[in-house]
Amino acid sequence: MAKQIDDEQVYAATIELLLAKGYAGATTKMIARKAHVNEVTLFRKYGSKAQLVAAALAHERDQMAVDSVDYTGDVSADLMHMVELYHSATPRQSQMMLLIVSDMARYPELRETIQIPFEMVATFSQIIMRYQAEEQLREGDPFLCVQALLGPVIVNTMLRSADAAMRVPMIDLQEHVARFLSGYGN
Amino acid sequence: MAKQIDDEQVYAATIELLLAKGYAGATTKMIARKAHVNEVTLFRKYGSKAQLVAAALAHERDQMAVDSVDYTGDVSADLMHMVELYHSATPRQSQMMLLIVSDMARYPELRETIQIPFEMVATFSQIIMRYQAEEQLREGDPFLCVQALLGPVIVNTMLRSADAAMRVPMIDLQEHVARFLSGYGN
DNA sequence: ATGCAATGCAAGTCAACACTTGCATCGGGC
DNA sequence: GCCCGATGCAAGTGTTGACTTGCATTGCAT
Repeated sequence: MAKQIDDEQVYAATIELLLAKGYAGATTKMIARKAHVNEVTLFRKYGSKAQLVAAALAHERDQMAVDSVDYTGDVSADLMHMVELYHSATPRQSQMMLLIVSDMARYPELRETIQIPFEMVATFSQIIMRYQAEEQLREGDPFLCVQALLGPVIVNTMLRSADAAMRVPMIDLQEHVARFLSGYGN
Repeated sequence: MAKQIDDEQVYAATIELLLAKGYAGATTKMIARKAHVNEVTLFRKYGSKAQLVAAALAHERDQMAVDSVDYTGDVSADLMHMVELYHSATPRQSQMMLLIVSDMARYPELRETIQIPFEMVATFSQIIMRYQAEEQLREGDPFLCVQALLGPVIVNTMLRSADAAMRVPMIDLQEHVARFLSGYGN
């Protein structure tokens, strides 16, 4: 084996297992095996399982180009950009928020990672607020507005990943944004 | 202690701990303590942790009066009935779906419990389809329609329960249904 | 009152997991 | 070529959790 293990590989294995098995179910042994690294090395480099997971999530967040969503003046396009970022970028990113909120919140040592989805919502809220100021979107709490935009997408991802046998249809993002605008646009 | 333990009490303790700690985090010892029952008794009566959890979830589903939602001819009222059933009935019920989808799906021995939310969605779909036939709602996959209706409510519950310090505002169900109808109604 | 079945209690088994230790090895920087 | 730090490997520790066993107790039915 080469000297200096590949952090990227470790993080990827960690995230993959987290999404599949949850925090408790993703054992350090499994992560080590999937990353082709010795389990002991994980502890030597990252200290503990919690720290490893925190590092992996932070890395994932940095990969996630949330700030690539910008105000362009075209409401429809910007909203589409948001749901697409959330939904189609990579299967990993689309499940992250759910994982963090439902699982990470239970483990105090990982509490801080919960800020990731909140930061994301906050970023989107900024843009929503600008459109509200321009009266392209109706008034109302921008936080709730983001929830109305992303909620159906999140639930769709959730149900689809929960049981492949159920054949849940994939959401049509174009139509979703259009209908969102019927209710929230001006 | 009395003879014949109280199943209701055991189920209540089980659900409560599941919602708070997840499947892995809710230990049989904790459940026993909270239900004021000996841990051994749980195994004697329910066989295993998985069977206990399955029984508790089944019981919870029966409590959840999903079939109380009926077609009345008033779209707005019926949709309101759905989101209210989901959101405000009891704090437990409002988190159940998330728990089942995000946690139960990971444990093969509990796979069947995942049908609970799907059954619920199916029930709602029936009513949606009827309104679509009457052209009170626009056409489109009723499954996706239910997701658009419940998604924002679910995400709101999720974020609010994730971190109380974040002060996520509570969703206004009346307004949500109204805006949903703007996008999906006729 | 008595017997039986459900429960409580104490102790223990077994496996898995996070994490540690000691030592061998490998590979790049000097 | 040599050294040192990062890695691999084997074994082990301590804890915890699901589940078991043996026995005492309790309470309802008869």
